[in-house]
Amino acid sequence: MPDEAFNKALPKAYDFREVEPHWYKEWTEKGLFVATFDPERPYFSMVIPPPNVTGVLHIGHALNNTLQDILVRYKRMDGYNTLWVPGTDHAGIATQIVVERRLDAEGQSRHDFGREKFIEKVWEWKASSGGKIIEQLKALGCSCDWSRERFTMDKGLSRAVREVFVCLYEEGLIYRGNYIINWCPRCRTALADIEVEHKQTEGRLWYMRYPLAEKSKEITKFITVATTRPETMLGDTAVAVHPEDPRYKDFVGKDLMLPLINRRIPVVADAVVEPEFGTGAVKVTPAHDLNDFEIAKRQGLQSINIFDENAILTEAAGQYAGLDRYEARDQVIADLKKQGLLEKEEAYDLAVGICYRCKTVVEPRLSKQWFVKVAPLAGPALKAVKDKQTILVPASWERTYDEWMTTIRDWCISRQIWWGHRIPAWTCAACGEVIVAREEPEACPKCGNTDLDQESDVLDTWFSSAIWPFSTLGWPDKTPELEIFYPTSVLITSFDILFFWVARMMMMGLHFMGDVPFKHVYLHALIRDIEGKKMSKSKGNVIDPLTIIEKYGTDAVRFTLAAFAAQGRDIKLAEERIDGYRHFVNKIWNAARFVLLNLKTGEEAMAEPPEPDSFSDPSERWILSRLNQVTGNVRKALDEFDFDVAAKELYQFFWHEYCDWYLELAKPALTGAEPDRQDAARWVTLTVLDHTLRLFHPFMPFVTEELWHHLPGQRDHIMVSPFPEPVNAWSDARAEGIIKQVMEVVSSIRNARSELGIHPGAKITVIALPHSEKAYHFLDSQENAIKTLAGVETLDLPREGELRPEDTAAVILEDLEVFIPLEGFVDIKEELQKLTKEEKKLGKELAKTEAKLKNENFLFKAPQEIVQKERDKINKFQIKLKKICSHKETLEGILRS
RNA sequence: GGGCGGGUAGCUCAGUGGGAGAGCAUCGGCCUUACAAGCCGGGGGUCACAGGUUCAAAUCCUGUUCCGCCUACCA
Repeated sequence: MPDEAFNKALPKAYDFREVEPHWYKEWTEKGLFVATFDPERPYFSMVIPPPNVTGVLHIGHALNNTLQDILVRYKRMDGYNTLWVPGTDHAGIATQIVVERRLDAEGQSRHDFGREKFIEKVWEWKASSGGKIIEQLKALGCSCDWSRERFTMDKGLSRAVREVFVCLYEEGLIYRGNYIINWCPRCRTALADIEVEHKQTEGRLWYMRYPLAEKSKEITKFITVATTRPETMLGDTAVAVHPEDPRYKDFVGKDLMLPLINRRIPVVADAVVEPEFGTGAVKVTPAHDLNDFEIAKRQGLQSINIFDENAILTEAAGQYAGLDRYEARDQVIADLKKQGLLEKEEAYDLAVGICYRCKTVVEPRLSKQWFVKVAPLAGPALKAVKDKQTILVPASWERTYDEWMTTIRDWCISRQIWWGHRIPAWTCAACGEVIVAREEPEACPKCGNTDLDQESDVLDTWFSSAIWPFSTLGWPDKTPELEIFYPTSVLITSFDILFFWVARMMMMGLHFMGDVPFKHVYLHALIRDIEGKKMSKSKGNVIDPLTIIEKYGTDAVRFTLAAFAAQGRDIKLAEERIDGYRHFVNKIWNAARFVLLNLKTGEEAMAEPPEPDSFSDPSERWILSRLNQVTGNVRKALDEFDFDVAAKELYQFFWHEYCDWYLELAKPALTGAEPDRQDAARWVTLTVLDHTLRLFHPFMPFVTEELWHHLPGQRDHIMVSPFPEPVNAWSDARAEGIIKQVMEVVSSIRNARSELGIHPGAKITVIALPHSEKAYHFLDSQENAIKTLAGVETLDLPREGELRPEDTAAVILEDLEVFIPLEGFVDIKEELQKLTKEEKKLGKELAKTEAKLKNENFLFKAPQEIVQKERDKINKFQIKLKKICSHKETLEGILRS
């Protein structure tokens, strides 16, 4: 009898809004996310890729953190000491921009406050509106150990940053120097190479004439150079040509007169010049082009800086001082034209560098910056991946990693902004000595002067991120956390920060901890919109995870993301897909509701699992056998980071095997009058539900936790219950074979019914004709199952040869036939057509198979089992064909009569 | 310029040497007492194109083409 209490306890439709908020609170309050330190158990640890404090959760975060949470929940259930460290990144430039914009809205700028006051403002902002994203991660269900939440600028981490900086400096791996760096005139700071994005732009190539300083009779009077940035000519200090270029041989060593500025500049020979490009002569602007800077170093040329920090022309640009770089460009062109020195201009596409934060066109600029010498760090990091100490998943990234690590240039780590870790270097005002120290020095160690200026630059945000895996665990102290949880087990991140972050963590981890920071790096795809475009606010194609969570529920969103997370491919996310999985969550809910409805009131025990042998019904042995396989498959998939495979396996099993077949098969037993059969069915329905809920939990934490507490018996939380192990004793190939055949028979009868137009509710009589003893036993024993599922009232089972029923439609299977009486309402001609169509199809396949078997090469070279398989096919086809023919004859007979 | 990934059903994608698959969409039939957010059934594909290897190719190789991404100091 259905239990009314349960019926009331579980509403007919799942309402995630009711269920989700409750459980997260309870998990947190009970401290279930807090790391365990049991020395007996293996460990599993991860550090979160720290989102920006300014950030709001976007769909990429949702994917990233869902995958992390799936893993950590799986491992936690599986008995590991687990630690998932959460935190946020101070995101130097990004955060400073946010706060500056707010000030700007009030008509103020950071300079109105000064450095200290401004930084205070940022901290205030962080306290009031930063870290929103942490709350959003909680809504997503992330089971981070929140008691260990860190921030890249908190006290401990700042100390670690300083320690790392000082050590590297003392080892000579950090240096200061004058180099061409990428300068963002809007952010007014240097950028690292990878912080510059390249955008294909329609530009122009201008050809300008530089006359010879001393006119000579033998040679032409000028050299033409081509450039995409004519304004930089104001800072030219030479023109370079290829040493072998016959056109310019006579010019080398002579001086040209730089137009507009009237400065004498030499013509130099340098091998980097491509004679084929442009005119084969290149203007050299050492202060504003890396290539030119290198030439200048080789040729001993001077550098003239013509831009200030806002990309406004300086005094060095003479009459052009005070102009913006683009105004200057127009002016220079106009003036050259006037003097007849602009030979021509042509359209030219080029890739311009833009700031990855604010998209302003960057200006290469010569300036004094701090650098990390990367080569000595990159070597070990390269080797660690080659030696599989850290395994990249998917492995295809190894090549990219490799290439980047071998061509990497020194890392510019100083930024001319205020928000960040200030570089711990001081300069003595008296003697100029540079002091790098952990603590602020009181006096110059060289001359004793106390007038010291601290370096005003701060460190690149990625500098502190690079040490995140160990700084968050307490380094430089020797903590139990470091002892137990380093190296971390896996890092899950998006591939677009492989270089920004992962590679640098590898270098720093190896250098300071002497070990890799993580054993596995799983690089997941980027989520794109349905057209494959990157999601961005300006394009208006973003899917906001918070909105869809609101709409479909967290579990549905999480499951969707997991099901999409196939390795090595971008994810094109369409919202409709989430709706499908929302239905699935409801399906689970209702299956559970059904199981509970059929349990005895209250006391139904999960006591001792009976041996599968003791079940009389193959359907029960089958579903347990399948559960055993599925459990193994899910574990394997998760161990290999195949989240999509795990999700799909579970989906298929739960819906299309457990719900569609097993629960339907169990209905007669559950509602029947045989107590033993009823108990067995109850036990199996409940056991499979119990196991699958636990298998589902990492993907769908909320609905599983809720249902778990409705199951009978004393239950702790599902999130700390054991993750199911395969039960090999349940494996039962015979039962699987039987049920497979039941499915075949039932499907064919259903198919025939549908095509014959027999009303689904109509209970019909069918005649089943076995062609073997085995088939007879099968039909005899599975009569009830077939009747239940195919809507059959009476199943007549004659012995072979006893009967050849007339006036019937036939379902022809391998060693049995099922006849459905036509009873006048079926078009025999249509039935004949159907049979003819099937006959044709079979005939084709038969011919194909026969041809194969006539091919001696095939017989000789193909493996035995493949050949045998083909032979079996022939048999099968021939029997079926024969039966189809005979049935056609019968029908034709009826037509004639 | 270099590198990587992809082109399979209307859409989104699995499948990586032996009889073309899933979800969604679509069409037809069902309110069968867990679920209409459901159930049952059907239709739909020269696996981008062209060569090659093989007894056998969606799968391996070569070329072509289209799409996407990353990378780059031809001014």
